[in-house]
Amino acid sequence: MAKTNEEMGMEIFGFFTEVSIITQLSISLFERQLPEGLTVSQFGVLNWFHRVGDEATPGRLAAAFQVTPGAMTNTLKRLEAKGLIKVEPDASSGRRKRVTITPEGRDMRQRAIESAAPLLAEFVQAFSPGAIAGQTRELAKIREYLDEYRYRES
Amino acid sequence: MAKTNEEMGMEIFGFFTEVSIITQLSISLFERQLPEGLTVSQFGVLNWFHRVGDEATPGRLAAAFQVTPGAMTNTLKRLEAKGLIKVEPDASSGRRKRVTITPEGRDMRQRAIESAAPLLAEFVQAFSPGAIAGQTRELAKIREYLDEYRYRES
DNA sequence: ATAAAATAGTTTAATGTTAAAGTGTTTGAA
DNA sequence: TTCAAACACTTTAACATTAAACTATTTTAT
Repeated sequence: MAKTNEEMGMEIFGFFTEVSIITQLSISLFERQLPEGLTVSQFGVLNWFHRVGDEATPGRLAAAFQVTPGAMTNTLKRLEAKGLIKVEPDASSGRRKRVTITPEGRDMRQRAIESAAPLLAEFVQAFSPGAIAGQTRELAKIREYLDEYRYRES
Repeated sequence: MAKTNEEMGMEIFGFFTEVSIITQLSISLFERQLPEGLTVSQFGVLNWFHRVGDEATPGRLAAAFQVTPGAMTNTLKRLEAKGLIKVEPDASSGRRKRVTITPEGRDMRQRAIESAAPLLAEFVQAFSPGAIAGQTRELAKIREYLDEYRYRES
């Protein structure tokens, strides 16, 4: 029973539909657990400092999270307003800025991790970390494909 | 080598990060192919009429796409402004509305499918439909879990 | 040395979304 | 029968995001 192009298209569309609903639901669930109106984007930046290093530029962060520079400007402003990061001119270059996390930012990241822990604990009980890791690898291939496609456009 | 809770948490976070980046990239790629500034949400509604039936209510569509009624009101307004659907009062109930697709809407859906075909064709060449179908089933489980979790909240 | 191009970041206008408040209609319990 | 609750939808305010225009700096080519 060969599938028509249209049937295949609809299957692919179904895949992306699942992906986007999961995005929506997970962001909403996760943010409900986070303290003080922290958003996922904001948490992501704080967490980046934990995973990667003590210092960044807005551009590096924007690239890391695949968002536009404008979106990162917005996220950084809100984090700075909450005193969770510091944004300063870069001494070595007038067009760059230097972004660092504050002690309050580290605390907040820690509290965020702790707040989300019960949610994650329930999740890993329902879905084994191994299975999720496997899924993540498959998804990463698709993400890489889409990312390349993006730059291969007219 | 046992994983700490934090390590597991970061793996899960990585999964959702992939999911949300794929959402972002796929929406952006797909919309670039669609004619006349049609958005994915708008296409989704037109496609619903093709897949499911000739008539809907705003509430049914909102439930089908897991968006708030307000979001659906917005999408339907834009579709109506483009003449792709018709929204009328429901004769049988003063609080419901009756949404139907117009011939122009059907045409647009067809053109959208055709416009996206090359993108999909390349995609199925890179990732087999069978593999994608398998992924979709796994993702559907996760989506269902998150969806239930949502209603199980304080 | 200078001017053009590239780079880093910000701002603005638009969009799609949510939560919450608001409007009008129908249902159902007293 | 009536009136409170539930329901269907819309509106509003807020927010994260994008694309595109903009400002300012640095690099590069001539």
